[in-house]
Amino acid sequence: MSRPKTATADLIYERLEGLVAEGRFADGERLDEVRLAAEFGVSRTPLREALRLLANAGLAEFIPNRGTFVRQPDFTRLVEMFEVMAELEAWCARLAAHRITSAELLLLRQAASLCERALGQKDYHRYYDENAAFHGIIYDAAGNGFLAEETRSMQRRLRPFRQAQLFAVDRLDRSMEEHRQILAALEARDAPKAEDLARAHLRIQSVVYQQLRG
Amino acid sequence: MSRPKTATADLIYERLEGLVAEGRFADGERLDEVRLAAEFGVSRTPLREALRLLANAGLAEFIPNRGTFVRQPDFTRLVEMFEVMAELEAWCARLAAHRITSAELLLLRQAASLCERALGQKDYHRYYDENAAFHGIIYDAAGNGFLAEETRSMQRRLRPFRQAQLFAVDRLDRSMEEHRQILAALEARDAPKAEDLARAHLRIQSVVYQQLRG
DNA sequence: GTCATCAAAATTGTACACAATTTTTTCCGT
DNA sequence: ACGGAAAAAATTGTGTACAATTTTGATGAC
Repeated sequence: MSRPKTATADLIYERLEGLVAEGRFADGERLDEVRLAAEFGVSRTPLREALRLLANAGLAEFIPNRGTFVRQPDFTRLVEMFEVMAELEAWCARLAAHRITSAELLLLRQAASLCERALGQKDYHRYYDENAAFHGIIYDAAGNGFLAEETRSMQRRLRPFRQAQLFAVDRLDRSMEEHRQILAALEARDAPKAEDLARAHLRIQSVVYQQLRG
Repeated sequence: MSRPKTATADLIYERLEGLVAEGRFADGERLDEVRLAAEFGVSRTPLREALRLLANAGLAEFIPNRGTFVRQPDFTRLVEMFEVMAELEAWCARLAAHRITSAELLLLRQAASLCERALGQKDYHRYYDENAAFHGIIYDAAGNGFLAEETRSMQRRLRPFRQAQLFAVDRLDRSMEEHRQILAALEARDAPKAEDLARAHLRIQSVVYQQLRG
């Protein structure tokens, strides 16, 4: 099972993504291709691919023959982004409550355990991964492969903006408790409850983010 | 107001998008960079950018050092895609019912008129644009800029797969009637109704698509 | 005959050069 | 001094060459 090595353009993209999320660029700032290429020690060819990815993710605007300009999300925009993510999560949870199989429920229970274990060991990076796995199972259980893909994609796009709050430890205990409630709702096939819980689960994160930033 | 000229990479992307939607490539087929570059009469540099855009849109998979492989959506996938689009439209409509301003309602009425006029003149290409404008107003009226962007983006991604059914003339009359109903629901600020109407509006399109393809 | 190994070919990845375009500066007329 | 046109500089767009990697095919051991 050979993992696909990520091309340099993707690596550059991730670094740029991080820089934008850190607020290292002013809103509307032009991302100079030659300067950044030199900074990253690569040529303009892969850098340009990274810039297009950045624009495609909504973190920059690519204007032909003019350049690509960063779109620094302001607080309002961040709230909007998390609101959309929350709604996607909620929809996945609602569908999953109807369609989830017993095998998937088993996987979900295991994933919840792995989350708890990682949390107990204070291995927050692993917790991040296990948490993503937990949610991923719900996406898949929704029974709409495209929705699962889009939700994962959105999760990935929001990732750089979640780093801060994800490692706020006191938040994690609450997160775990919410996982348990979501799991219970899915087991009970209580779609409205699962939907509301999933929505609230992420809604809170945006509030926490607000506290950390503001 | 100088429109930004689209770069060749974007043009190539649109052509590839069309080819995939037409089913010109088999699922999993590798998109040979040199062959396609020659075919489109460009070099590999812009073609590669187009391929990455294609992968980013979910129409292909880009595997480093291996190539990009088309992901021909099967019927199930198409239904899933339209289902997601329908839900986004529904959400926008629900939010819009709460938040839409009288100025936006005026715009919406005008947009609906322009749709009817285009339909009356059997100018289907203009109808397509006016129809997109009508829906775009609702996206904006939802009051979540990010959601509006994402919905527009999704609409754009689905476009190549809608061409067929959009020009099925008998469908258009029904579409117009649904526009009127949606407009009425928004004017009455009846969120549940607006949501359901918007969802049904697009749901039907996927069914029509089924008829045309199958 | 099957498998492993290695060479050859094909393909993707990237640097670089130059073309096309935009932005900045200079210079001139008023 | 102020605009405006033209030249110069800077920046993006793309073709091409070559490097890195993967795939294919040949060869030989067992």
